[in-house]
Amino acid sequence: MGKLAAGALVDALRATILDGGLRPGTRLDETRLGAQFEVSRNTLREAFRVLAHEHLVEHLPNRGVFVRRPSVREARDVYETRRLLECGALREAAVRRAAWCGEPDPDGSTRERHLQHHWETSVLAVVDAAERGWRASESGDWDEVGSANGQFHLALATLADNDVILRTLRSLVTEMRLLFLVVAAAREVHEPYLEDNRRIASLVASGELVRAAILLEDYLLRAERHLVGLYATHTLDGRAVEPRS
Amino acid sequence: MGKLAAGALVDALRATILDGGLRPGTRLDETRLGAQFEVSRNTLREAFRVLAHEHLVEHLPNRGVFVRRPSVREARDVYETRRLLECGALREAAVRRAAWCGEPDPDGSTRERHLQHHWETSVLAVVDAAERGWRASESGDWDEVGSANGQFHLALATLADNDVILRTLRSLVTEMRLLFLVVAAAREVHEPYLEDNRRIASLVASGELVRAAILLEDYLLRAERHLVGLYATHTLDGRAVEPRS
DNA sequence: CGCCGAGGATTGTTCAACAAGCCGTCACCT
DNA sequence: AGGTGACGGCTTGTTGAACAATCCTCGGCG
Repeated sequence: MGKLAAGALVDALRATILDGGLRPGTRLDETRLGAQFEVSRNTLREAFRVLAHEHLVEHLPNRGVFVRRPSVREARDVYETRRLLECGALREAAVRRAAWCGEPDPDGSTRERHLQHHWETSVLAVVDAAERGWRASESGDWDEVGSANGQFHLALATLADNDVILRTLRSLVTEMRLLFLVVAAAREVHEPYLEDNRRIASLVASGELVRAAILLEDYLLRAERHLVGLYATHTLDGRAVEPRS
Repeated sequence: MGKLAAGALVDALRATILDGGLRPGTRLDETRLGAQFEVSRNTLREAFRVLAHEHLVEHLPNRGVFVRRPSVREARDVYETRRLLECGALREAAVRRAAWCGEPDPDGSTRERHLQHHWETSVLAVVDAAERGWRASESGDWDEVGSANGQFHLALATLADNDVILRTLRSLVTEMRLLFLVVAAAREVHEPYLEDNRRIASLVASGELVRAAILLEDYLLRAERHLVGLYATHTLDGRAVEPRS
């Protein structure tokens, strides 16, 4: 193990869960997982606390921690929240950009340079994520498509230069991967939106942030309905249908 | 101690921090705090993990955990995020309410009754929090005003009936209390907005959610500028000025 | 058929120990 | 004097064992 076992353990467990190695509903046995990851029960418990706070895992007192199985309700709530944050981020980015793009940059202060640089790298990240997702879909790598899609939305949020929005959205995006896991149809979930991602990216690249925001809002509304529909197929009244472990 | 020491410990530590018992910048010594709260070093570390995830505390590897000292940047980011979430929540509540208020409620399904009940209790909570803050200000209890203000904004978010928005906002509201702590001028921070709270509450009570959202947006923009200004008074270039412990 | 209790298994928490990393100190060298 | 580097103490990071408390299962009993 690299140093700092606890932190690394959190990453390892999160990755295992999101890769399907620990399916929703599974109980995370302290002694068994401790042996598997070669850490003590105590450090394992520390990791559980943060995963629980990330809502990847649910802690039932005296019963253990379980991989969470989000309800349709939660799917809806996550999409609605993303819509507020992502579209809001784009609009905030728009007004902020207008504010310092209007000024003729008199002496090019270091702050100005910093903003300029941040903007350029962010736009690049947006375009890059959209392209990566597109290419991955052509080679049929739907895991990579999912990952690129997450990066894409985080890159959009980065435009607003707001760390709180970013970290909140990061948490929501990883929670989304849990949602996709219970629906288990990566292709169907991502394919319809690859086109939208590219259009949004090109709007962002040409500085038309408000139009990007409008398109994104519609996009997220469609995606929400889509996923909720899939949930109806694979689940029963909000509770995922899966055999007990 | 009541059962489940770890969970209770988190609450106790959070309360201690927000009451000023552990000032921003303080290092949380594991053995000392362990003795003080009569818990082992291990459970203390579990509590640290969740406080760190709540951004009340900062964990520097091999150096310890410290009560966080938010920067102006973070103050700005938190306000911006609140603006997106709270105003968005009001607007979502508006469309959702319009959707099922338009329907003449044919058979009064149990779902309808549930929504109706949720709406009424939420509105009550909004009005109540606004009134409680107002009364507390008359008796000069500025701690209570701060608490009531937090409740008020959480109650607003409750209107949208979205758990994700609610829990996100809850986290932001407690982080705000950290911000107020470093500025340490509860009266100046809260007094100008008591009036706004009441007006927003009455708009909500009469169902004019969109107008409430507009007023709230302006409110939060003013509050943001206000707090950022206070920060300039008490701090230097984004870093709080305080003697090392 | 359902209630109930014993027993086993798992979690919750503590303690003592040790490795590893940070920090202040102080002697030493230029 | 001032920089520098090794030393040693203190704190964190992690472990393993131990024990109490709680839950679940399973079998017996009414």
